[in-house]
Amino acid sequence: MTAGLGASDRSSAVTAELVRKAALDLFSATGYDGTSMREIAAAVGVKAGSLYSHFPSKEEILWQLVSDATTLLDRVQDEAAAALPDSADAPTRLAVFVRTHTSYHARNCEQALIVNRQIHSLAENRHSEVLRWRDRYEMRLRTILLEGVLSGAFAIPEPRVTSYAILQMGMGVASWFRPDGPLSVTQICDAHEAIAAKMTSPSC
Amino acid sequence: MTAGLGASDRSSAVTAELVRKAALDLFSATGYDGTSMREIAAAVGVKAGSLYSHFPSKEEILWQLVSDATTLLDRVQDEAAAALPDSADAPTRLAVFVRTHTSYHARNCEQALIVNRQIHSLAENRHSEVLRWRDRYEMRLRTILLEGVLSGAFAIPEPRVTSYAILQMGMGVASWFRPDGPLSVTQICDAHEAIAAKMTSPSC
DNA sequence: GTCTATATATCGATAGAC
DNA sequence: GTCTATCGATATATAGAC
Repeated sequence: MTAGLGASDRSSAVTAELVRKAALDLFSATGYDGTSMREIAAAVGVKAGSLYSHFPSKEEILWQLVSDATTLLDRVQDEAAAALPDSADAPTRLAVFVRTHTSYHARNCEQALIVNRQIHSLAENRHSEVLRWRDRYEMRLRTILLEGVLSGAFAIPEPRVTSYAILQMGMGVASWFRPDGPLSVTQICDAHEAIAAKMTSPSC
Repeated sequence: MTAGLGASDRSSAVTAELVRKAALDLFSATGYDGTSMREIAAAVGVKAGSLYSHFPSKEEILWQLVSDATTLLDRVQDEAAAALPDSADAPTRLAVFVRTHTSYHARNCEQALIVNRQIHSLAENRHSEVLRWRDRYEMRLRTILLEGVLSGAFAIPEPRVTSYAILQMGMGVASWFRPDGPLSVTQICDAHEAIAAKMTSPSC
């Protein structure tokens, strides 16, 4: 165990992680194009040139952040879905999806804001890869909705529009949620679960 | 009446409007910081320096776009509300608000995207002015919701969260709507009106 | 009002000493 | 791996001729 490390002797992996964290804050607050390598370096406590010992380019930092974000969101949804019994009905699957979706966006605001607003700064192949990921993610939800319509558990005006509305509801949390605000993550998840249930209910 | 004007002899007002239109396209597609004055000028057919005959700074162009957007959205909501009888109940007021909100975001995608994503590039006083406008706009909707709760017409899990969900649903349209897509503006407004009614219905 | 030319600053990225 | 120094490109904005 090494103790008493100063800022001047960190391992490379630690510094790279500090760079990602600083870029996460800056990109989400002022945008990719609005953030300079010098600002990221200053937040970490090094000079701009030193960043290139850890990342080959500014875009690579953004890409790692976006890549981490989509991987994490996929993973938490996979785990939440895997915890359900195969016999779970559509309303239960919807409730779990919505809670997981909203919880992610409340607990990872910066990550989410970057994926939602900064991907146009990626190279075209990476940009379109994120768009394809987003389509696949939306299809997860739409599949649950269509399954519920077939079983008679849901009545939905327009499945695609309803799917987008539910996703937007959760994504929007990343724009206004404050950990020290009046609503806890659990309270927001409760509310979103209830709202999604009403949106899909056949009895109104 | 002047006829046959070429690109080289336009009135100042016309050129300024072309600059605003070009900036609207570019800022919404690649962001304020990701757009240069040279790109705006090239889209209009002039050199970068000429833009300063019409606008004192790049930020002033952004400000005029944001200012126009918030003014327009306030105006259409004012007009829609004024067309209702004083006796209109909460469900009717909600339906009209939602249709107007969603219709605006479908018909003015670029404007809406700029207000939602680029205001951090404004000077602090202008930035906070937009945030205050957004709070007032949200309060319009929340007032309708609370009115419906009091009259018994609505049953709402959490008024503030429901208000945000409805606003986000409409704002999200600016991100995915395509005029040549499968859904018309009217179809989306119909769906959103129905979804908002379900979200607030006391019978589920 | 638009042009060319330029002032001034900052950008991402690199080279070489330590 | 971090530093200083710098390259080359580009940014916003301005000055003066036409």
